[in-house]
Amino acid sequence: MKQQRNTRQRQLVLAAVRARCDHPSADQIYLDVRAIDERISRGTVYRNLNILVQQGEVLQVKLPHMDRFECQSDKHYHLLCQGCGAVCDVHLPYYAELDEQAAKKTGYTIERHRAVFEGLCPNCRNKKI
Amino acid sequence: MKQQRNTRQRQLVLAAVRARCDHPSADQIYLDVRAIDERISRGTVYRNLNILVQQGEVLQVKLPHMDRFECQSDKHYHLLCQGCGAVCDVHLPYYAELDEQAAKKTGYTIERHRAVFEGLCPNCRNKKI
DNA sequence: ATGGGTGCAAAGTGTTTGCAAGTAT
DNA sequence: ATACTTGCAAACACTTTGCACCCAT
Repeated sequence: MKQQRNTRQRQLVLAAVRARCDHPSADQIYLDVRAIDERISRGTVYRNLNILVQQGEVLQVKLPHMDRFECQSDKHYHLLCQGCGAVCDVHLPYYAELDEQAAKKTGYTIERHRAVFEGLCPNCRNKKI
Repeated sequence: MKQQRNTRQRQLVLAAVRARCDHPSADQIYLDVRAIDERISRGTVYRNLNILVQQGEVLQVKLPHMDRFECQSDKHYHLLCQGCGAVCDVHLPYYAELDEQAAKKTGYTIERHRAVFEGLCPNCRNKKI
């Protein structure tokens, strides 16, 4: 990986990801940073998010419609509310055995798995009934 | 759901999904169908894929960059080769307990979870070493 | 000083949609 | 006859990129 600088813009992007507890989209982060520095551009935010993901500072969660971001931590699962689109972490242990089993079944080298639970949050459940 | 017709185009799309054992993208399906009917349009293929997913005939697999499709079957997991982008099914049992545990932890109503394993297929592993 | 980074706007990529004409029921 | 579908092209949503200037090291 090539030598990288620590620009004010990159710091702002990382701070914005850390300041949020939900799982913001790239554009939400852009808007947050934009509230602090009104001259930063979308391109810069997207570029820096990609760099931070590559560096392992930020985790990218692939979801329908668009990706979301959060600060890097242990492997864990995500939960998507199909009513309102909210995303939250699921604090279950990471089932490393699944990786071994999948490796045995398929012959692939498995690095990890990602799981997304789908359901309804209490709020949306009540609305639907 | 409104009354739906069984057009030639819809049949072609469904047949194209069934004819493939890998997990084609919408555009791959478009190209396959296009090889048979050179007048079908992208919009029609995308529209029909969405309808077939809604009907439960076809399963949509959400992956980085773009979605992939396969014919509907039991809940199962997917494996993505990070080298060549190939996708395949993982024939492990579906861990329904995970859904219960996640429901207990979060208070959400959980319908299901989707898991994607990430790794390297034998071919790509050999190339990398 | 040097080469990575920025802002901007244009271009990409994958998907959806408005519309007039066509067709399954 | 009705109203769902089609082909087409334009529009969309999200992201990447070319370029000239800028600035962290």
